[in-house]
Amino acid sequence: MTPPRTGRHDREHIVGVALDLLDRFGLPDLTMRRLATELDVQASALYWHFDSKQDLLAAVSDRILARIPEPSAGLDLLAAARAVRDALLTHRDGAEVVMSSAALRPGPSRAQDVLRSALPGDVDDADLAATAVLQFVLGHTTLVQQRMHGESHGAASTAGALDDRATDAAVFEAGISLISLGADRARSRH
Amino acid sequence: MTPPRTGRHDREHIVGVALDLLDRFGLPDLTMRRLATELDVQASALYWHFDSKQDLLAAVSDRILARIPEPSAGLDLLAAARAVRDALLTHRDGAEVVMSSAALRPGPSRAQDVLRSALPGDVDDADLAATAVLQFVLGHTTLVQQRMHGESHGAASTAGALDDRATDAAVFEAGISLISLGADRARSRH
DNA sequence: ACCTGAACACCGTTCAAGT
DNA sequence: ACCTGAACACCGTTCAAGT
Repeated sequence: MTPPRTGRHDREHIVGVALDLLDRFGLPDLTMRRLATELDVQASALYWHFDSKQDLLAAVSDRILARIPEPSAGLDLLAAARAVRDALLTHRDGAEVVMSSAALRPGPSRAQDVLRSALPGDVDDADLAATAVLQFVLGHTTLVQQRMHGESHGAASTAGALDDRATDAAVFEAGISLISLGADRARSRH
Repeated sequence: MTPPRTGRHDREHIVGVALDLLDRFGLPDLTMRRLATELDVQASALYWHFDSKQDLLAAVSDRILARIPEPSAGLDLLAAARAVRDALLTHRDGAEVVMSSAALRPGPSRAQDVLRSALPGDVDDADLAATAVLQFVLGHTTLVQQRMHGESHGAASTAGALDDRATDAAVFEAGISLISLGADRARSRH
C-alpha cells in the first residue's frame, strides 16, 4: 500500500523534520541549508522535492492545520476558534507560518471549515463572519507567539510572563465572545 | 530651531527613504544594503543610526502608525478601525511591518488609542476589546496585502481582482460590525 | 560625530553532472 | 528517480580605521 520508497526522503518525511526544526529553533532559523544538514543531504537536494522554500512552507502550514479536528455538530464558535488557535500554538511560530502561506491557499482551508460550521447555515453573511474570525485568530496568535520569541532571548521582565498569558487568553475570549454576541443579535433580527 | 545637521543623514531622513523603498519594492526587498545604496552610503553606516534592522523597522512602523488621526470624540468603532486599516494600507506591506514590530512595542500604541477611544469608557472590558479589534485589523490587512503581493508578480487571474477587493471590504465591515453589535449588547446588559 | 572598507558567517536557488 | 558539487547573487552585522 505504501508508495515505492526508492529515495532516502519523501515530502512527508521532510515536512516532519522541518516541523521539528521549527519547534526547536523557530522560523528565522528554519533555512533550507539547515534542513538539508538535518537530513544529511545537500541543500540543492531539497529542490527535487519542493519547488521553493515557499512550497515547503506551504506544506508545513498544511500539516499544522491538519491537527484541527473535524467540524463536529453542535460546536459553538468559541470552541471552533479555540481549536484553530490551539493548532497554531502547537508549533513554534505556527501562526506566522500559516499566515505566510495563507495568501497562496485561497480556497477554504480546514480552519475556515470548522469556523464556518459553528455559524448558522442560513445566514449568507456567515462566510464573511467565518473569514473575519479566522483573520482575528491568525492576527492574535501571531502577536502572542512573537512576544514569546521576544521573551525567550531575554528582553523584558520574566515577572509579567504569567500575567501576559492570562491577558492573551482574556483578549481571545473577549474577541470571540463579542463576535458571537454580534452574530446572535444579527440573527435575531431575522 | 532645526537640530544640528552635521552628518549627511539622520534617523528621520533614513526612515523616509526606507518607506519609499518599501512602497516601490516591498518588504522582502527592503534590505540594509539596498537602503544604504539608495542613500549613497555603505551598509555599515546605517549601524551608526540604528542598532539593528529590527530597530530600523520599528521606526518605520511608528511612522506608518503616525498617519492615524488623533482620537476625536464621537468616533464610532467602525470609523476608528477604518482609520487604522487605512494607515496600514497606505504603504506596501504596511501591516506586516507593523506586526513584526508590535511585539517589541508593548505599550498602548497610537492604533490602540483610537480604537479604545471608540469604545465605552465605563466598561473595563473595553481594553480587551480594543486589543482584539487591533489584532483583527492587523490579521485582516496582512492577509489582504499578502494577496496583493501574490497577484502583482502574476500568479492568478486578474479577472477576480476587483471581486477580491470588494470581498475584503465586506469581510472587514462584517468583522467590525459584529464586534460592535456584541459590544452594544454586552453593554445593554449593564 | 559620522562614515569607509573589509571581513565573517550566513542565505535561496540553479544546474551540470553523477548514480 | 534522486542526489552531489560548485557556483551565483545576495544577506545582516561587526569593527578597525579614517575624516
